Amino acid sequence: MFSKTAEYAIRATIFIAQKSDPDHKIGIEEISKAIDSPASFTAKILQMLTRGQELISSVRGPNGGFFMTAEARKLPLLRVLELVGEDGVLKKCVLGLKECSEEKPCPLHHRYRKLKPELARMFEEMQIGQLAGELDAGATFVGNKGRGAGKRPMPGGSKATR
Amino acid sequence: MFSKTAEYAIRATIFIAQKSDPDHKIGIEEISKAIDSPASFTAKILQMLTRGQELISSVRGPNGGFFMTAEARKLPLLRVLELVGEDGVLKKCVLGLKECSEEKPCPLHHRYRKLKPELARMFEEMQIGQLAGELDAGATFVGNKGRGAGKRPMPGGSKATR
DNA sequence: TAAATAAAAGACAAAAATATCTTTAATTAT
DNA sequence: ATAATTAAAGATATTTTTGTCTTTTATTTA
Repeated sequence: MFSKTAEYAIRATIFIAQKSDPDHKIGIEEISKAIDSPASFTAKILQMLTRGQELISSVRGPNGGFFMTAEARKLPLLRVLELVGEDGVLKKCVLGLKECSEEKPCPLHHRYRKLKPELARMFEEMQIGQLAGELDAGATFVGNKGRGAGKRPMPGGSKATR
Repeated sequence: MFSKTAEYAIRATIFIAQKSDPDHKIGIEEISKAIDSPASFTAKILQMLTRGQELISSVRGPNGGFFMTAEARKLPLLRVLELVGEDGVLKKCVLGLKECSEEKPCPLHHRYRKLKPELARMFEEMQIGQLAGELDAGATFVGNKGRGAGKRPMPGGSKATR
């Protein structure tokens, strides 16, 4: 379904949404360990996601790292796919035809007509913050190393300004 | 969604289902032109699909080429994906996690729970022959070059034996 | 100001996917 | 039998994706 790039991008974003806030940033090592991805490669991907500091924010130097604002948490998961250039999955023809429409449908078109918008809606409507919340509610990325104790002050509470 | 390999495999299969029968075989050149794919690469892919002559059949030499039996036309489209080793899309975790289940769900699990089976069912229930039929009913692969005249005797009628 | 820290940026490497070309084997027609 | 035709098989080439390593830049702390 998705490339490694997109997978890591989504996983990293959700993890950052869950574990960070403007005064508790996370380093690339911690992120890549938690989401089970190669560190330097993930760093590259995060560069795509920090462009414009719209989705993920970052600061360099001591106590630096990656974090998300409360604003950013409201963005749809689709934004992640867009930033890594993989939103095509949700828009293009399943069979990869350049031309595929109601007038000129590919053989799968009519049967996929219902599903495709549902899939797209899923990524449009799911807010990153919601997904991060569900992670708290039991969903995990890899092995449950480092959970249980880490009761952090729940991001996106009230003080958020940006 | 799918790799080029899978896309070409599906397109070629549907095309062969539509245009061939045991005594009218199609060559790789015609196929690759019709489905807009590189010929030699498509040939390689067809080798995967002819293993065991279960899905696509082939014979060499003059008047040889690729074709499908009436039996084969009843197979689900899923079979194509299986033969090129890409049925994972329908089965594995959207985020690529090794472990992802009801007990240990990834962040997208609960929201994708409905859609995934529907997608899978689509490929399980769609018979290749049906798709080939829809092609006649207006669906196309590429530009409409070579349509209109080619009224061929509608395969899978009655004489099929194997 | 100097040293330490951490991401950004760039160059490079390995692996996988995509694509092409050549040779071989099977089949048919002459 | 020979030549012609067509897919199968194998080898090779190209491109893209994935992954690593090094250098630079920004930031903080001492």
